[in-house]
Amino acid sequence: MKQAIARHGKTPSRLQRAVLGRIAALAREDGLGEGARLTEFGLARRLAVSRTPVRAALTHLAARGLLRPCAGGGYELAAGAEALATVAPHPEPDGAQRLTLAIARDVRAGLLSGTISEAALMRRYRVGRAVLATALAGLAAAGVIERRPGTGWSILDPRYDAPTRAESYRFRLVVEPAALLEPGYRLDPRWVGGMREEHRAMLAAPWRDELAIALFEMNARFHEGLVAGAGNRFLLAAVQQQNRLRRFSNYDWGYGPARVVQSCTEHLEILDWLEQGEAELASLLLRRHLERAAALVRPLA
Amino acid sequence: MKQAIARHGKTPSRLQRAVLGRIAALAREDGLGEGARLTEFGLARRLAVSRTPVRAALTHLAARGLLRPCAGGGYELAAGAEALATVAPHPEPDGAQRLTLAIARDVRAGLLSGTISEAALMRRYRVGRAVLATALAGLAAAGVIERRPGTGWSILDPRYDAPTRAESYRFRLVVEPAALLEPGYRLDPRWVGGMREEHRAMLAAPWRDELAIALFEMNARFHEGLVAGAGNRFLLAAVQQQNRLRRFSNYDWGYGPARVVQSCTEHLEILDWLEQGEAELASLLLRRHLERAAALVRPLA
DNA sequence: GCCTGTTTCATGCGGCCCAGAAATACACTA
DNA sequence: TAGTGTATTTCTGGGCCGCATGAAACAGGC
Repeated sequence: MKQAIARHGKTPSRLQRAVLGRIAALAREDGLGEGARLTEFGLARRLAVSRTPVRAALTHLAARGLLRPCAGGGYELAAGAEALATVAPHPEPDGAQRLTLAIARDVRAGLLSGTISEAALMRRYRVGRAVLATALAGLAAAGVIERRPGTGWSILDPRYDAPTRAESYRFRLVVEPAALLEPGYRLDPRWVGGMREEHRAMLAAPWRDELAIALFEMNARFHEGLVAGAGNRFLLAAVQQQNRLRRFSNYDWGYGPARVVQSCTEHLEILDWLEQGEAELASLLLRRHLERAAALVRPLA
Repeated sequence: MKQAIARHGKTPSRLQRAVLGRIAALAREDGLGEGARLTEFGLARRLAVSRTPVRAALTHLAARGLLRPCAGGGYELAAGAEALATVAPHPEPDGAQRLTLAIARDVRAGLLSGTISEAALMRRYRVGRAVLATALAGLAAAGVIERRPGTGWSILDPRYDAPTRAESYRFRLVVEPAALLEPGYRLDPRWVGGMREEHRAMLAAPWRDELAIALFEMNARFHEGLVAGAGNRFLLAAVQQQNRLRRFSNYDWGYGPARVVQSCTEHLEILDWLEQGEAELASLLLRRHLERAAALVRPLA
């Protein structure tokens, strides 16, 4: 076996991690129980990848004891499908994404300001040119930095963040409520069910600051899913872009538990009305929900 | 002089071309006439670049006879500012942009389909990896192609172009009329005047197919400028992105001169009402304008 | 101070190359 | 046919290097 696959203790490659997660998702969707058989070939076909990364993922799972070799080749589940989910609960962010967040954080903290060259950034963050380039492109699209003519980048003044925030909310006020009123709007009931579940869990859990990221991501998924119901890729892309943007600045929740309860309750209410076909009412509630969020003043950290 | 600057017959660098264009724009804005003096130092300061690219641009202009050396150093205009504009009327598209358009064209022509690897694209178009990467990123954002898990790219079926077009118009129907109603909406009167001028010129010119690109770009600028009045960068970015998208597929006008007249007339009408402060009426007219455009069926080429 | 001529240094772009990994082809089995 | 095991080919991400070019510093004139 010349090909190095999931060498002991080494972190699997990006694709291998993705396959890992998708296998777990597949097993849960299909409701596989202990003893169900998983084959390289079948998985490779369903996931539209070659057998190589699938095999790596399977040997990885086997090494962790979640699968056991099957008579006649292949593997079978050593436990229920839920056990698989523990392997890759959160797909780790990409190197470029991490760098993007790191730079955004430093800009907001005032550690970076004025102008800086790419070479200096490469030295500072110990990264290669490729990742730096994609990170800078993302930050430029987000308006955090700006390319200077000639050489280098200017770091835009984060003092102007408040207007940006206001514009973001005005934009979302235009797009999101309108999406609910599009002809042919329709939500997947399973998605609604899953969302309800998540919101109830969030409401039930006592608030801890560590939940901030999870809360943010749940919110992002809620708004994306809501707009996705319109079946319009541009509306959806607009919301996704807003979420990506907000991730740079807003990753921490600063409003305390009371606001969590109110936000979740409003979300659930919107879902209720949508399921009853009251799109106009839901759209209005969504508008109010966004207006309230826009009006919040962030307490000082 | 060790530094190679504007070597004879060689194409100047990207920055040098940009500086060239900005010098011409500056001369026109300042209303410089023959004999006006241009200095390296002053231009470098105003353009926020170093003297090196400025000098390259100046020697380039001098070589073309548009400038003549001035007593005591520096240069002076050999003719009016208008002559300078002939040098860089259209900033040539970037290599990545050219590649993007080329790939989009081939996809639409059916020359590319199925899946293809980056390496194959590099061979086919004779480009390096850097430009290819940015071009692919743009095409992916436009929904022309899609990254496959693992390696390679899938070329999305352009047969599905009609739904994409419909979604694009639905999106613009949401965003553009709403922009006119934003609080604080305000148009620059000079922009309005310039737009009127352009539209009148387009109406006056007898239709030729060669005007298609100019018409498209005028349309794009009109819609962008209209939305820019809202002072919201996200609304503006959304419209710009739509225009970029449409540039991939729609660069030819296929509806004949009658439609040109109608479209231009509607544009002018919208401007009229906006100048009279009738934002709601203008917004409604814009909505109708977009609906009519969406309903057009493109005649077979 | 404002400007040019010249030199020097840093930057960024592009190509080249390589190791690891994904895709693919082949042999073979149930 | 659906599948595994193995070998081979191809691809991609990342680092490295060289060169044209932009930035900056110095010298000197007005």
